[in-house]
Amino acid sequence: MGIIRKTKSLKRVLDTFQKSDAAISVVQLIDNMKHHMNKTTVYRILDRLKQEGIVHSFHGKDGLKWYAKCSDHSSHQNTDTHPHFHCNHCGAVECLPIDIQIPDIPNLQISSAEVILAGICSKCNP
Amino acid sequence: MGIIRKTKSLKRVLDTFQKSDAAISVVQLIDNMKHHMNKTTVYRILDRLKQEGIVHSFHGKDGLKWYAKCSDHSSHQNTDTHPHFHCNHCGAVECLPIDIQIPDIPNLQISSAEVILAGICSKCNP
DNA sequence: AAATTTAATGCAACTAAATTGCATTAGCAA
DNA sequence: TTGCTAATGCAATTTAGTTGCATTAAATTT
Repeated sequence: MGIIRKTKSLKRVLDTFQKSDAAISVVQLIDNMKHHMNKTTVYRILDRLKQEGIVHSFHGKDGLKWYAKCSDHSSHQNTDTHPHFHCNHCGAVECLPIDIQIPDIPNLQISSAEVILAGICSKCNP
Repeated sequence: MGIIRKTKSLKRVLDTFQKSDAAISVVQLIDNMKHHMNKTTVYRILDRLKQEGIVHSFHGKDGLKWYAKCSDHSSHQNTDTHPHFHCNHCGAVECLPIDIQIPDIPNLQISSAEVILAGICSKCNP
């Protein structure tokens, strides 16, 4: 399993993630790629990239699915609990390289966390 | 504006929230109510209950919309940042009465946070 | 308690995200 | 260059959520 063939489509999507640290929504990516590949292909490429630990996914504050590349050091950023920040002004979403401290809750075994923060990013906040 | 009429449908939905602290997904609620009202009505009643500060909404780890009643003391639980816990075993979702500490990030103005935790709840974890 | 007003509902049609089945295409190894 | 099959394109489908409009039923007034 995993990525077996380096197709043009795959390279094109991969390029998007390698050129920028920013997260991108599936909807946006499909639109960006619409002249080059089918939306089904985008979905399937994202699945493969995720399986390979190259990107991770999360749900934005609107419930839509977003993807971002995993940071270089941890190739399994899908399992850790770094938060995602959504700028309410420009719409950009970025991974924050910090760890949110989840307090121990009695009687609960917490194994994962998804944290979506929203506000104004540095570019929009002079 | 707000809730003006106490209709049978509204009372029925309200009952669901008053009988239990558990959160419920819209999809589940529509199914529970399917013999009593239309799905459009469920959506609209949830909107009204939210406007009134009786319930709050959030997106579950699957991206679906969930609702839960606001705790009695704070009638604006929609604005605070309590986390929601999703049991991977039984599927139940509950509000956690704690505050997650979001660290200050340089250059970011954070105005809201949505925290979804997942793991095993007390009932499923003997 | 009948008449009136309009919030609330039901229903069908619609939008948009995501998935599936299947025929076709194109990596890549032999 | 050939053969295998992963990957793709495309159309159809599923599902969450929304919208417009005619009808119904709370609540208010007479």
